[in-house]
Amino acid sequence: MPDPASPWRPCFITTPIYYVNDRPHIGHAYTSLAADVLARWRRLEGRDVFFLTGTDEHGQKVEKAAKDAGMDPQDFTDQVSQHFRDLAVTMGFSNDGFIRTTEDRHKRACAALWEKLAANGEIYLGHYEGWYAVRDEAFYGPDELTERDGVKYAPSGAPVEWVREPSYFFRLSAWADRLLKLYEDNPDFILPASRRNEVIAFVKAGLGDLSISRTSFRWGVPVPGDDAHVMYVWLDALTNYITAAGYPDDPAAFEKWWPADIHFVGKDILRFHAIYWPAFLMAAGLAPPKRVFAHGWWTNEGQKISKSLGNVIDPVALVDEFGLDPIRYFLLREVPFGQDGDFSRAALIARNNGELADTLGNLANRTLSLIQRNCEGRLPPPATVRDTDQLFIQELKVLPTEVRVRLDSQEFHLALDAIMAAARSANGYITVHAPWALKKTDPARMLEVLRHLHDALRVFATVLQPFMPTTMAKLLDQLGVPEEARGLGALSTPLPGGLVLPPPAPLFAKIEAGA
RNA sequence: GGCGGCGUAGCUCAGCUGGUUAGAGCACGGCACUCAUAAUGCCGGGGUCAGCGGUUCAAGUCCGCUCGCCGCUACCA
Repeated sequence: MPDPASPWRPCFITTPIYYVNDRPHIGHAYTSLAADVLARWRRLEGRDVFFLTGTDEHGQKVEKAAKDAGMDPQDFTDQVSQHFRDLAVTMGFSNDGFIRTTEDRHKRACAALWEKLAANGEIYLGHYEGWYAVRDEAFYGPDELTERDGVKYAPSGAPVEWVREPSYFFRLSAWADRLLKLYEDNPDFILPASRRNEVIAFVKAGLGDLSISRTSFRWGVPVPGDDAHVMYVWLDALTNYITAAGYPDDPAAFEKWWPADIHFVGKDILRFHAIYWPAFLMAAGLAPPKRVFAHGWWTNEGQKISKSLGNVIDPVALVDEFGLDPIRYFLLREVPFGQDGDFSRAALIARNNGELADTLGNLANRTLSLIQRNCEGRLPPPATVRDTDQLFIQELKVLPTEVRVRLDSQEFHLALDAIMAAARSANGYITVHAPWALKKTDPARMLEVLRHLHDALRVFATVLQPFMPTTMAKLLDQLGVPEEARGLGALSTPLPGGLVLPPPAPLFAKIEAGA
């Protein structure tokens, strides 16, 4: 059993499972990217990480889409879920698992959870009723309807009728107080704090019971003991997290990974993760996750993104045009994580050119070129810290801690901000100490200055690995840092002097404006 | 309608429990440097801290109101 206090305890990080009816877009890439960076950081810390993503493959829409395509639903989902596995490869995600809700293990987990809830008296059979549009095969809330000539219409224009079908319900209404206590006892359970307040307000307003089954379609997990029903969306979808953790087949794995350390979600599905999910779990006698983080949405050049506007951002196209690491950097750098943000070419180019190429890339290039030319390409030995080095060295020393603190609270933008600030300091340091001038006046001091700069670059490259794995691997290669010395713990062990360094090459290309 | 948040330099934003000349990045101007991806560094201009009125020895920083944004939520037939 893992010691919950140990800094080396296992760490379970998840993305939502993505609905296969959708094509992967920037939103999917963004959520998973955040999870990926945190997962990679935890591995750098030495933690045992389980980073999970996957696809949600049940429901009426999928059933219908498969039918329209003339395909068996399973064949259909096999095909479309592949898009999301492809996205993970394109974006360089390091997920350890990919779960699909159509897998047998997941159906077993859903059934087990259901039975547990039923045994605990948390489920009862009732009726689900509402305004239903046959044409859309969907229910609508009363506020969405318009009425003409005594007939009510859905926003789609389809006429609706009052439909009543049997449905199982989860006694969510009984959990409001315990949910509020959960939020109170765990102030960081829902982040960012503004979202937490919204959820609390919602729960305080009162919760109704939750319909958790349907008889109107078949493409779902059958309800144990009542084949007329399949489980309805959230009970099926949310359960994926414990399925992947080993519930119920592998108690040892489940013990190891559950509760999840963090669920990354978009703000649109926060309510389900912060209210339904912990309620389901507590009702089944299982621990709720430790944290749910809801991030914001992107606009495109100031415009709301929508399919009808045709301005959906395709992450694959972005990576093709600008390269993977600049995109990864930009997405987490440009906008405070948790808030909405705008994606614009101008902003992307400014970040890439100003920060990656000019500040960081050029710093590496000038430093390594100086070592290459003036030290016969060999790393100077660990250097004495002079009075005039103190400030700079101190900033470097605290940087990994600063980054850790920021990442512990998912403030990716502030982590990157701290790193860029240090890189700017390094540029100041090199200019002030002018090793190119010391070459003639004080060669020994030149070696010290260059060594301090090399140490700085090593810190930057190490802590930036989760954000830009490919490029930082290149930088670490250029710095001569061996594979096994690239973790955070290795930073306390100086590289030996005399190490032969390969000739430097630019890390980041500038992006031409215009285009 | 209710609850919550926001409105600070041209732009994007920091400014914890109120306390010396309000900060950063970008943009702009000048200077320096030349190791480097025509990169870098330094200095500088620029803000009635949305408005009005209060509390206080002292308020972007607290209170009230007004205007303008945004989020969540509820809907008034």
